Amino acid sequence: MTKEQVEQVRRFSRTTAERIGVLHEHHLGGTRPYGQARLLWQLGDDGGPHDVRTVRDRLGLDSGYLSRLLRALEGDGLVALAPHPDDRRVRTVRLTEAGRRERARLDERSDAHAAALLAPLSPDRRTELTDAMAKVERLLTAATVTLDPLDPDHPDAAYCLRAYAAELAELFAEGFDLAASLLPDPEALRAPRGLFLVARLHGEPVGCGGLKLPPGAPAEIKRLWVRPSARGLGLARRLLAELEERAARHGAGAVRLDTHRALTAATRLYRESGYTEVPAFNDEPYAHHWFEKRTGDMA
Amino acid sequence: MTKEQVEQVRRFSRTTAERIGVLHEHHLGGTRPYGQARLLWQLGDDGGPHDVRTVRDRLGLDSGYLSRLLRALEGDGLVALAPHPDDRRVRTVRLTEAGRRERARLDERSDAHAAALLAPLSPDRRTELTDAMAKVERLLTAATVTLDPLDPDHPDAAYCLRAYAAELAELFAEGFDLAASLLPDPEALRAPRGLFLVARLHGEPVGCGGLKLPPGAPAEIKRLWVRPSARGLGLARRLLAELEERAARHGAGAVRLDTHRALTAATRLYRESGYTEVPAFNDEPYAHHWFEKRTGDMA
DNA sequence: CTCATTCTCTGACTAAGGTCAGAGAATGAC
DNA sequence: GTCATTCTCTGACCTTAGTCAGAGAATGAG
Repeated sequence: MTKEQVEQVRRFSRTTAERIGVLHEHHLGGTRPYGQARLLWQLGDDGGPHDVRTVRDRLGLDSGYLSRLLRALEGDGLVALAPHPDDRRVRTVRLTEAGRRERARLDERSDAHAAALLAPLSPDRRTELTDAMAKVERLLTAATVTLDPLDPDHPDAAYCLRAYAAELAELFAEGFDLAASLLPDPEALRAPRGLFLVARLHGEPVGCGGLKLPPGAPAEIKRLWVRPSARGLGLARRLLAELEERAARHGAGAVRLDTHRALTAATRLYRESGYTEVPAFNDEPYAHHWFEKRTGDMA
Repeated sequence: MTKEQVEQVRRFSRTTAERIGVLHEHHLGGTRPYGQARLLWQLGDDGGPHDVRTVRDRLGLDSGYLSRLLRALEGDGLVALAPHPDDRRVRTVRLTEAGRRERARLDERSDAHAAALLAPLSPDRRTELTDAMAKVERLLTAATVTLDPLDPDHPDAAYCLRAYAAELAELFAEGFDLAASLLPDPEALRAPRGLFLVARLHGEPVGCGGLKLPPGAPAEIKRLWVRPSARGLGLARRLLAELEERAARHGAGAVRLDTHRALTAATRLYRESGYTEVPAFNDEPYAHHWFEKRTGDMA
């Protein structure tokens, strides 16, 4: 990363903080303090009542602080509190009619501010700006995704594996059965015999990739998957690169993988990433192509 | 402007506030409160001592508040205060050696945060992101520019006119003398006979454009200029459009202007904006092309 | 029934950012 | 020299955001 790039990010931060950050903290709040506005926002996301506990977790607030925020909103008649029907320790909260109106007002304010930002620009420039914003947003989101090695039994890992299997079952003409696929046991993707990476965005799993590390043999990538909603962020490439790097660090001289002919995007990714097609090195029933890349060839 | 564009701006605000706004307020501050950090930043921009009054204006702070901030920094040995040599009511402030070190520390922190933001991305994506950021920044800056009608004698207007003349003098092989140019007197660009628009960014003049409004005749655009540092923001187009609109509102059926052959970018702008070349309609000594646009043809 | 736990609420407290009304010193116009 | 003005500083005050240590009610395990 160059010094110019770091400088650009900082300049960008300054400019946008001035024009947008301020918007968020003060003007969105408008007449209402930011904490209250944020809460109002969170509560309005759907109609139904919310457990106070859940709201607290989601916004990461102190229980005393949330309690006071709720009381302020209740005092203004914007929310109604009621004990949870099944557990009377828990309280539930929902927006009143006035609360929904207030939320709509905040919404309009936000829209107006966004519109005022665009207003001085010509239609062409507006399109240019919103396109560039979309790009920045997409790439910032991509940069927010974390990759962590997890146990394959971890709920987030298990979620990915189930989603992976479900998607392949849909995609393959012959269906897909995780149990029939060549992966002797989950042990193979767990230290010390391998590892399993999970990509998460705001704590939500959005992708995964497994690595088998047989001693004295090429490493093998399995179960590489990215959730459809998170595609286009370069996540598959990042997972692949991270797995390759870990394989190399583990001393593997090459990385291998196999893939199904229906997965054209994946096949393209492997070729673009420097993999070359090799003869079948296993009996995977769902594979049509086998690839290999020497760890020395890595970018 | 479409609903989708407004939505995009708002989504963008949310994402960047999360990733960058927070960065700015809390992490940039680090151990130091935001107000102090901001002040430290401002003071470090150049070596010399600053008048407290100037700093206050530039940061838009209350005098009591700034006084306290300064005292806090002074207490930590980061700034030194001294009375102004010419006016002992005014105090000047400069960073001490320790202050410069502290500022460098904040700087590093900021750099590190920016770098951490880019780190998870591949080099290609990094370039994509910083390019998109540059574009957003440029367009947000453009959207921040205000256009105000000012008296031609207003300091900001006078600055623009001087800069305009100086630039043309440099550009034209034959030189340029504002007095020799066809513009009988400044009255012509002042209500009710005309008007003079000044474009300002953060209060600094960055461009201008004059309009003559002779009764019962086409309006005439004069002195259209954009400061070199502010070019590429679409400012000339905006000034032009605003002048045309004011001409139309004033009842002019057409807008005319003349230009020098050395000003190729301007000539291109006029053609692209729907102006057609017409025979000379005046004796402007510095003109080689004459243009006209009917107000009915405006976009 | 007992007891540890869970959930909410209250009171006490802190830090930061900020506003407002003067006080006091210096200055400039006359 | 007088007097209005300018500039800084001080004290009093306010709001927001947030933390922390319990108290008190309800719940679930034993």
